[in-house]
Parts: sequence; C-alpha cells; structure tokens
Amino acid sequence: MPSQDKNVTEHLQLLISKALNEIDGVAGFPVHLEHPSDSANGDYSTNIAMTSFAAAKKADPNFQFQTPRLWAEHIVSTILKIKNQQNDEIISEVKVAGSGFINLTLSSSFLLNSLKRINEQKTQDIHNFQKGKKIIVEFTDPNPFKEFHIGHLYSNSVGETICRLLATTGAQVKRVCYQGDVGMHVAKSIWGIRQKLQQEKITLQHISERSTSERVKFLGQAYALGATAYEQDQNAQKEIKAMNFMCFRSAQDQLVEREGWVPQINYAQFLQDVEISYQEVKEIYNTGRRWSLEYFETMYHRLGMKFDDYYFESLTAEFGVKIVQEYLQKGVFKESQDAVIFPGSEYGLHDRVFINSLGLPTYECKELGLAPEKYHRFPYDESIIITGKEIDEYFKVLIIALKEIYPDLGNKTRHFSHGMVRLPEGKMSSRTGKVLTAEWLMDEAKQRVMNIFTENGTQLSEDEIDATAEKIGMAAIKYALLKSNLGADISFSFNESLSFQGNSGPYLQYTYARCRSVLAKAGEYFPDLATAEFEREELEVMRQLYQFSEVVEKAAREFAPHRLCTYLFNLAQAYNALYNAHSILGDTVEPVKRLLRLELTAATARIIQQGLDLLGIQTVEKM
RNA sequence: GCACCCGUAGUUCAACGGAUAGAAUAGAGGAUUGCGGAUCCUUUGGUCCAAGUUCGAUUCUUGGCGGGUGCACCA
Repeated sequence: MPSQDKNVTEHLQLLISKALNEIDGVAGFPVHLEHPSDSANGDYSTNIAMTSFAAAKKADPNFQFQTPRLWAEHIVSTILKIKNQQNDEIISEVKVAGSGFINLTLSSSFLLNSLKRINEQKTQDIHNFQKGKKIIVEFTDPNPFKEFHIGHLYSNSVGETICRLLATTGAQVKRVCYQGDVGMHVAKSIWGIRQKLQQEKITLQHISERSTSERVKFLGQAYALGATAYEQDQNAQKEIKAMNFMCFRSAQDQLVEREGWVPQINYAQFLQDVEISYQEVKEIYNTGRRWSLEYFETMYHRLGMKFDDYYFESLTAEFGVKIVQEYLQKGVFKESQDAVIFPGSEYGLHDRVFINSLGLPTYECKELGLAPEKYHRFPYDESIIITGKEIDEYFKVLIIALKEIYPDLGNKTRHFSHGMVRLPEGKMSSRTGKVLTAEWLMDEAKQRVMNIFTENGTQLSEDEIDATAEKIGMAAIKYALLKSNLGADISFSFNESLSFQGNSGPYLQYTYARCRSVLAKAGEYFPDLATAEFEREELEVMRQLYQFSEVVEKAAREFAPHRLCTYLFNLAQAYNALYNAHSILGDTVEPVKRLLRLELTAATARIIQQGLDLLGIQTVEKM
C-alpha cells in the first residue's frame, strides 16, 4: 500500500506511468496532472492520451485506435488493471471525458484520511525540497532620510511572504535590507535640516527629544526644502553637492577607523573651497540617519517582521569602486567620456555607468560591491533580490556584469520585481509632497475597521478592540497587495483595496473566527469519522483541504504568493457555503454528520491560519 | 525613436497549451423563528485587432493598436 496522502499527485503520476510502461510506444512519456476547474470532471485530470496519441501511432505499425478518445479508453483500462493489482484505494474512479481527457476521482476514504491527518497535526507538512539550502533575500530597501511609503510596504509584504514560503520548504532564509544612506537625496535632506535648524533657532538636541514620527516628519519637511532649493538656488546646489561628498567621506572615515580600510576615493579634493563645517554635516548626517533607521524599525515591528542583517550603500560604495577599478584593468569595464562604464551593449543590452566622471560610484557600482559582501557574511546558495520593476532593465545589465566578475555569485543571483503601486490620483512623488506613507495607510485601514465595529457591532471587549482592529487592517492591506500576480501594477483605490468584503484578508479572518466560534460552542468531541454519503458542500471543502501543501509548494517554487491567496479564498468560500447550507450543531443533525462537519470546521480553521501565517497575516479569534 | 512589461465582464483580478474563460466588486432579485449577515443563493456581463503554429490558443510566434516603465554619469 503506497503512503496515503503524502503526495497524491506524485502517487497518481506514478500509477499512470506504470500503466504507460505496459503499453507499447509510450513508456516513459511525461505525465501531466491538473485539477479540473469543474469538479464534475473529477479531482485530477491528465491529457496524456491526447499528447501521446501521435507518438504512439507512429511507434506502433499495428496501432488500432482511431481517435485520442479510444486511445484514452485503452490507457484507462490499463490504469484500472494496475490499480487492482496494487490494491490502490486512493482513487475511486477513472474515466474518459471530452476529446480524450482521463479524469480521476479521489475515493472518500482518501478524503476522510487526509481530513483526519490535517487535524492530527499542529502544522501541515510541506515538501521540504529546499532542505538546508541557504537563501539570502533582499527586500524593502527604504532610503534613510526619506519616507517609508506604500511602495516599501508592498516590497516588504512580498519579500516577507517569499521568505516564509521558502523557509517552509526547508530553506535557511536570511532576510536582509539594503539602504541608500548616501547620495544626493541624503545631502538634500541635510541641507534642509541645517536650514530649518537655523530658521527655527533650534538644535538637533531639541528634535531628538521629540517622538519618532515627529522626527521623521521633520526629516520629510527638510528633504522637501532641500530638494526645492537644489532646483531653484545655485548656491544651495553647490552646498548640497559638497554635503554629498562629506557624507561619503564620513562613511569612509568610519570604515577606515573600524577595519583599517584603504580609502578608494579622495573626497577631500572636492571640498577645497567649501565653507561648511565637515564636523557639523557629519553630526547632522549621523543623527538624522539614526532617527530614520529607528523609525524604519518601528515600521518593521508593526508589519510583524524582522531583518537579520542590514547593508548600506555607504559601505558598498567603497567596495564597489575597488572592484570596478580592478576589473577596469582586466577589460571588463571601459572608460567612456571620463566615466567608467560596463559595455552592456556588447551583450545585447545597454551600456551603464558604474563610476561617474567625478570618480564617484553610481548605484550599479555599489550593487556590485554588495554581492560579495553578502556572500562574505552569509555564504549563500541563492541570492534573491526583490525590487520594484522600474529597475528591471538595469538589473539585467548588473547581473551580466556580476557574472563576468564573480561567475559563481552571478549565477546564484536572481532578481524578482513587483509592479508599481498606482493611485487614482497618479504616480507617487516625494517632491510634490503627495506621498502616501505606509504609516498613514496602516492608520487609515485601522480606522476603517474601527468604523465597522461601530456600525455593525462587535463581539470584542473594550480592551481587545484596538489590537484587533490593527490586525484586521493589516490583513486588508497585505492581502490586497499579495492577491494578484507580482508582475503587474497594483491599483490602489481605497474602496477596492480596503474593502472588507469578498476576496479580502478580513473575509478570511472572519471565516476563521466563525470556525473557532463553532468549535467553542461544540465543546469537546471525539473524532471518529465513518464513511458516509457526502453532501455536495462537504465534498467541496474536502476537495480543497487536501490540496494545501501542494499549493504552498507551488507558490514557493514559482515565487507566486497570489496562488496561496486564491486557494485560501476558495477554501473559505467552500466552507461558508457549507455553513450556510447545513446545520452543524443543530439538534436534528445526525451524530455522524455533526462529527464530520466539526472536523471540516477544525481543518478549515487550521489551514486558514497556517496559510495566512505564510502571507504574514495574523488571525483573530473574535471580531 | 529603441528596449522591457502588460492588454481578459463597467471596475479590480484568476485561468500549469486543454473541457462550458473563473472569482470579487458594482447593478438586479432573494435567504435566517440555527451554530457569527464582514455570510450565503440566483441573475446580467468579457479574452484589443489580424495572421501563423497546434488535435486544441486568453496562454506560444509575427505584425498592428493601446497602456506602464526604462533608455549613461539619480536610486
């Protein structure tokens, strides 16, 4: 007897393969199984008869089957023969349908067994096909001194889910965040801070005493001030450029002090006739940077995740410059118009600047320094980088360059991108100040939940309301971000994304809470499932339940969290339909049915909880 | 102009080359003297266009049309 339901799909594939081996001309033919969209066509379906028809006809001169359908009948009879030989009780029916599909229906004993199994285990087993594999995943990547906006929230939600999916397949996952703590955006902020301190006649110390979000608000205003001045005031522009060099230098100084690093760039040359005090800029820089990073931590905490390590551009800049200079000598890079470029056009892509004409590293150069540094700290088997899709083109060039320099690291690196967060009002911009911050969105979602509590009533006590509203609001946001395919843009209209009806995070939480409520009312019971005739709604729930581990594995393999969302929603729908059609605890319900339905309720709750957890979403017992 | 991504109900999204293209939402109509009505049921409505490959194309190829993003010293 084969293992019951460790992996049904593989078991069925094996069964069909055995049958094919007994038929001339199709031995070893790949068997493809799928779940028919209409359950009237069974639980599994294979198109093997259609795909192998031509080959079988060619291989056998005495081929006697006129159509794929007749050919399918022949395969089915062989499958049934094997099934009887090995006393297979997993499938109850195998038959031909349509133009030659072979449909397989799972037996009720199999379905009952998998139901039982789900409820016996605290967490469901997922095939650990990546056991021991070390995977480093970079995501979110907000820039210190700037807003943590909803694009970062999107990247964070996607990244965290990917990490959880990879971990559940056995991988050892390292979550890392890479942050742009140097560059013009930082210099603009510093200029703005200095200006504001002078205007408002206050010191950094005064701001330090304010709350984290107050400080961040201050930084945001400072950036806006600096950005505007940069465009309108030539003198300010000159000062900002100087401050930029000072920031780089400050980071370099630290590296020199800490590990005796040999400076790669002489920043002093850019600072000869500058009147601004390096010490002053350095202090503003270090303080503002710290405020920002502290603020980001509060965001990660609220999002329910934690990074294992952080990388900064100030560091990778130095590393990158060293690498580029070394490989310029070796001919990987070229000089062009006083800059150092990677000739991507020779690889069918486009050229990119790695060191600009002033001798400063660009983002590309820094990223090149990042790869070996990541490997140095965590010798990975695979490196995943998740970003918005606006840098797709650039990443293609970067990975080619990486492969030229460190073939091993280059081959281990994969870039995944998600779409843009589109708003009805147009694209987000930090310059026009029309940024939607993650914090604002999370507060807004929470407030909407509070409003629903007020309107519809709630079963929660006063002191539970706040924490629960937070969980439901977060569920609404994360689910809205994760439920569709990663490639396309997300349209973020509030009424759609924060709707708590239909295909939403709160719908799943509601279903979970409903299940828990039923189980609490049922009190203690002893599962003793007996095979009986199933109602249609009961059958539909069971047909969803056994697929959980399969769906999770697929979502992990394909980096497609939306598959898990779709699955959980289908399960919840099937359960709610059962709930509405049949009584569970009513007096007239037969004991056998009561037990079955309670087991279905318990399993649904478990699967929803585990599934939502993989999406980084918490369940609530009451709402 | 060139490159990449994307065109599916009014809207937001599914569909590993498979069967009658599924959901949600909006619209219309309904359901509880019961376990949570943030639920459920019924109904209206769709593959941008044209060729090609295939037993079979929303999916693959080519060409249009439409949208997004990017195209050297920002990240």
